[in-house]
Amino acid sequence: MTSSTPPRTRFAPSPSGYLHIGGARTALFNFLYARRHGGTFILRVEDTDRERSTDASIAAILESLTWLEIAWDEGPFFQSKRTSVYVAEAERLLREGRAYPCYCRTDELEAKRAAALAAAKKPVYDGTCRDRTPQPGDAERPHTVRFRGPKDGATVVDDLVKGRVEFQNAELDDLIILRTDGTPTYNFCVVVDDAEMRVTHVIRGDDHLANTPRQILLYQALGYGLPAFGHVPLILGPDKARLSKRHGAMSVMAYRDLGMVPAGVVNYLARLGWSHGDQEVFTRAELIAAFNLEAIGTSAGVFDPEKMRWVNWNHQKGLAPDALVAAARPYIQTAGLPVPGDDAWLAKALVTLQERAQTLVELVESGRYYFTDEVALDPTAASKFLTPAIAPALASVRERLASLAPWTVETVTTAFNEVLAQHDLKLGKIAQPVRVAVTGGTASPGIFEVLEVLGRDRTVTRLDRALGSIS
RNA sequence: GUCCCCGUCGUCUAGCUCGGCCCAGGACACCGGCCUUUCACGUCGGUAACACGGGUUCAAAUCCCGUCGGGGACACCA
Repeated sequence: MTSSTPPRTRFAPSPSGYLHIGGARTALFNFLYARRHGGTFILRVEDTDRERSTDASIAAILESLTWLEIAWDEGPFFQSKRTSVYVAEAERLLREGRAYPCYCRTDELEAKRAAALAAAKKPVYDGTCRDRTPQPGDAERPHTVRFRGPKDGATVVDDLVKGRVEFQNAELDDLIILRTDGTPTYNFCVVVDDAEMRVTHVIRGDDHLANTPRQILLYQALGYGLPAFGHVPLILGPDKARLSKRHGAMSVMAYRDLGMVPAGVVNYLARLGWSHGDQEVFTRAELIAAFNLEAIGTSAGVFDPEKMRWVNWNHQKGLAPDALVAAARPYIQTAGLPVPGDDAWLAKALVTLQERAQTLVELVESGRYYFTDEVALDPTAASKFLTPAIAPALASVRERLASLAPWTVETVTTAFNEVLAQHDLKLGKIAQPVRVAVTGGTASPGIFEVLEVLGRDRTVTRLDRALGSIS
């Protein structure tokens, strides 16, 4: 590929389930590469398997990409709607002798496969129909169409991330390009589509590397120019096994539900398998500016939810107040809490919690006491801090605060200092009791900030209730 | 089983192309100190890796060979 032509990349998921994070990363790399070089990112849905493809999966994939802001420039194209294109190309191969009809039955093939496996051999098609002479009535007999591949020589994949990989053609068998029912199969559709859509860079999962020599052979037989290939290592679960459902929440949307922000997920995914010196945190613009295929690692990476949370935190804590309000609002609702109508107040409340939570779910949870007055006092905290010994000072605070105006961090601080001096106490002695009284627990933002957000009336009510619980 | 890919702290990784700057750097997690109204942040410090074995070389994480380990692919799935 000449560097002067803008690249065309694509993400080609098969809609047989939700979009998992491995797929999302592949999509991201393609997106980033296209953006980096001013190219085009194409979305193509590989739904040639009508049995497994579902509309719900298609919707889920589009929703996930949209949420991550991985925007495609062309598509989505659907392979299921392009059958005639593939069939025409297959027939061309048939006419040119580069493909042949195969009359082997599925059960025969399966038996041979099983036998080969049992004999410790590679289970490849034995070529029964490869040199078969046509018989009268063939056209009426059910058959598939197989690609006639070379039996000797080797095919080289010059991979952008793996380097040069050589496959012996003898290892490759004649793959089926048209099924008995006349529909085309994956390896064939991919080649036809990538060629027709003028894809210049095929960036996809490692698991496709073994398919690549076959596809290259197809490109050559079809007379198409070759794209560049880049095979990205897979993402593994904590047990070092390929990521799958049993690893728990693996769909992109699960991370939204967990309270991750799109920029956080994107950042984590980009850094899993790709690096740029020591930099860990990237904005989207930085990612686009820095992304390159050369820095993609060659070994598979283990998905680490802990680090993902940390990366997410880096993005979440940087959200501007209005963005934070918009981002957090749905989670307040999901938590079953009343959503405050006053955005300015909400912003103020959320900002106090912002740096203390790694996800939006945690953020909302950590600030329950802002959103509801049904604050349960943690028994352990209450017995430790809401004691008869501190009650007089707490009562003084309550009295001083009850008439305080205006109500700001400054005036509240001054009021506390007055009471503290009067009782000859350090702030540490009274801060925790007040914190337990108003938040129910022992961990919160600075107590004066909390009180300011809560306001005078709610503060006094809670102090009264706490005082009442002491005796 | 066959073919292919891969192998640096528990994890993500830098370094490997052009051997010496690496008794291996950063980050997450973990442990401790400081800061402090709690928590978190911040800050200072710590534990922790070149899979193993042979070569080549004055010198190897970096080059070569082998072993072991992990993963992937071998469908009328994609």
